[in-house]
Amino acid sequence: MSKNQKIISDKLLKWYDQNARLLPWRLFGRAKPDPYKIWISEIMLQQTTVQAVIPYFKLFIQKWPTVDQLCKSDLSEVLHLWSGLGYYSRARNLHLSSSIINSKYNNFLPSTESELLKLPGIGSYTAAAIMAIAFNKRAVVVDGNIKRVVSRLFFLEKPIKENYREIWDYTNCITPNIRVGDFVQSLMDLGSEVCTPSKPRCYQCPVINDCKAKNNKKENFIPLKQRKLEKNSRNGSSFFIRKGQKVLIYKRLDHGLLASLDALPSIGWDNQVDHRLEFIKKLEKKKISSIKHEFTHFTLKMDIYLVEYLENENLKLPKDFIWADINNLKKFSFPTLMQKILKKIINDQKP
DNA sequence: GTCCAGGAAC
DNA sequence: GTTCCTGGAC
Repeated sequence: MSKNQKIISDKLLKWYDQNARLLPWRLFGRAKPDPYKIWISEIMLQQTTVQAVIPYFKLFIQKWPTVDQLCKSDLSEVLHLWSGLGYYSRARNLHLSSSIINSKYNNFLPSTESELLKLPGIGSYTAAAIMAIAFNKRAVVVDGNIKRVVSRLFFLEKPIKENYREIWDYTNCITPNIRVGDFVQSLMDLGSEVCTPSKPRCYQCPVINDCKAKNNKKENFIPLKQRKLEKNSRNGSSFFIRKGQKVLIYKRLDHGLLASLDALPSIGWDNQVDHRLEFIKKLEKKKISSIKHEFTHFTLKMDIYLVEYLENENLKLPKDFIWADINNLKKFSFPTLMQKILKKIINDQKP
């Protein structure tokens, strides 16, 4: 690390001491961070914003304060808490990892990158982040915020996705040997609060004089935008099958989209073959509404059908289908797509 | 309404 | 390279 690079990390650390965000997984003062909390937070923060994570994190820690308690939970409980947060394989991997940490590591999160990488759900970013933040061991952490900050600092004129190696090298150069956890979080907080994607607040930036993009008056154009790949759209059908105050719901397959989550019977949109849903074709149905929902790789238009179920139809329910009390749907694990559909139906039924 | 940001697994 | 979700900015 050259003298100039040390000056950058010193400025960032000084700024962090005054401006660190107060986040529930952070401890201040002399207390050492709790590796368990850092792990849970980093998994939740994958592809998910801080604001969305905070309430989920608080509930999670309240319910399972330690690895030991988490590994005794059922996956269904973890999915229920995760409901609405998205990317549900994270919950599955977290639950799986807790058992491994319990049996193989005596409930202590491993503290080397190579051991962390063996845990399901932990990739190169998360392993480095845990090393730095939980254990204050030197690691090069490159998350979404840091990619942007570093691209601007060093005026890297390439789209982020095509430039991982160069960004990693520059991040490595400015990463100090001491206070690594604070340094990493200073970059994250700077990216979140000051060096924002649009309208960066350069006047608040502690390293404005070191920023080559700013010096070139290009801070609003770095990192370069890459052309967006076009999203296709899909059409599906969801069925609100009602029997008095009950509605028919089921648990989705344990793989693929929205795996193991609860749902209204829905067909024609997820490229899955689920023979349990074949009975739907025979039902007499009426289209009552539709909604739109965005996934990463497609836009979904979901038509909503109402089926008034007659007792004498005597439907034999497939596995993992149940009649749920319409007034007590909270206990199920619905993804946001289903919450949106249910809300729409319930609102439409009000006069 | 549409776009965009945010990592891991396969 | 493709599949996994959501909330907030625009």
